[in-house]
Amino acid sequence: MVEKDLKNIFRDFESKASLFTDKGVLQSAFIPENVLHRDSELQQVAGILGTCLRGERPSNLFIYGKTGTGKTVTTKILINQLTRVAQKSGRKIQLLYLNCKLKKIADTEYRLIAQLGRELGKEIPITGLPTDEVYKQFYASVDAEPQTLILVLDEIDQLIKKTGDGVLYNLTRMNEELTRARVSIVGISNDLTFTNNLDPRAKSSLSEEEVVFPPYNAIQLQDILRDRASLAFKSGVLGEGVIEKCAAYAAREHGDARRALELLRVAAEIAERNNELLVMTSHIDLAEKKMEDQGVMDLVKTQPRQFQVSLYSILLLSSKKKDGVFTGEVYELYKQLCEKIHLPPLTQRRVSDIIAELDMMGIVNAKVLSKGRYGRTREIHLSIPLSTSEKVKHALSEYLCI
DNA sequence: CGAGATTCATGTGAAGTATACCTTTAGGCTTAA
DNA sequence: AAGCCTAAAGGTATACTTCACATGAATCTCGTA
Repeated sequence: MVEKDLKNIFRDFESKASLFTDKGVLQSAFIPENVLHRDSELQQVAGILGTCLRGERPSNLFIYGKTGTGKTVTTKILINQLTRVAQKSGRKIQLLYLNCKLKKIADTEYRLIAQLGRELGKEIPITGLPTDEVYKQFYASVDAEPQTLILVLDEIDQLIKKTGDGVLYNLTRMNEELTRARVSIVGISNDLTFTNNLDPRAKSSLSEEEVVFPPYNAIQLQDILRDRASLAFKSGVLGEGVIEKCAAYAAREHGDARRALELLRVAAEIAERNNELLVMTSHIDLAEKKMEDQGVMDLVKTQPRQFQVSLYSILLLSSKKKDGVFTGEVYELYKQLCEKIHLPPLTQRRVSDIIAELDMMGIVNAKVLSKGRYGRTREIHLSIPLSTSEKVKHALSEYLCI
């Protein structure tokens, strides 16, 4: 019986008709031929970056826009186009794209430069080298041949917030060191106010040009979804109102197209798994739920144990207390938990920083609050839905063996 | 009653420490002439 | 003598600790009406 089941376990996959023709079209790595509803932004960016075809260094560019407003896609499409045109004229243009938010990859000055160097094919160790040495190596590989390098730094505000603006200053000065190659920097941020507290020199050279990407509205999202869906799905598998509902959900959250596409994909995957031939609006509800949980869960899972224990104590406390928990309480519980699972506890100083980082990640919302005679503390609220936090709590308690 | 001093619980900055990793260098061993 | 390998020395980044000082409104204190 068991053996028979095993034999057939994959048979269903084979025989089951897939709803997709090309799932990749809905994944975030996919770069389409063109972007919809971004004509004016496309023109602006093209005008700025296009100057490298005349052999000039393109101005540094600063792009503002929330996640999923097409910043990355637009730049990537343009770069692809540029490289194609440039090849004909014999110039070399190279694009480096890096998301500065990625933990352990690009969240410090050293790691950012090291990662950039690695993308250019250098072997750079994770630690041990002086930072200027890493810079030197990076410069050397950029300057190895005449080329224009376009450096796209996504979510650059996160990096600067953490490590200061020295990186920007160094990067913007890079051109003075280079003889053959040229570099221009494209900074992407979703915080409009971010450049305000920047070193004036770095600020002026970074934002030589600025382009703002506004969020998509629901109608535009529908167009995008339809466009992609026609490539991704077999015809007729999308039920009535599915596109509209996806768009509406995403529009509610600052018009995030990436999210809308993912929502559609996950919904279809759910339908497929249930052996249904039609994607229905009900699947979207399920998908939204799943994505919400999954996103937070993935984030939490990749954190160090100390973060997880800190978060777990916050979750425990805030399920008992509705109106915010304080650092002191969290730390007390945290210490107990550490003892229970034989983990050497960190100091309160460090836990305080960890709470600040959880805040940055958007899992909690912690604001400093002075309670007069009763001191000063952070008031911590969860910024994830209750159902999700319950699931995270459950998963953590199992994972940490508490 | 109100202005200024006090107080509490923790935020926050700076400096120090442990760890993991890097390059350089000196010493020892092998090898070929 | 030249070449190669190894281990120690000296250096760095990162995560964390230790130390010390900063914060800021509720509460207290004391002078005044």
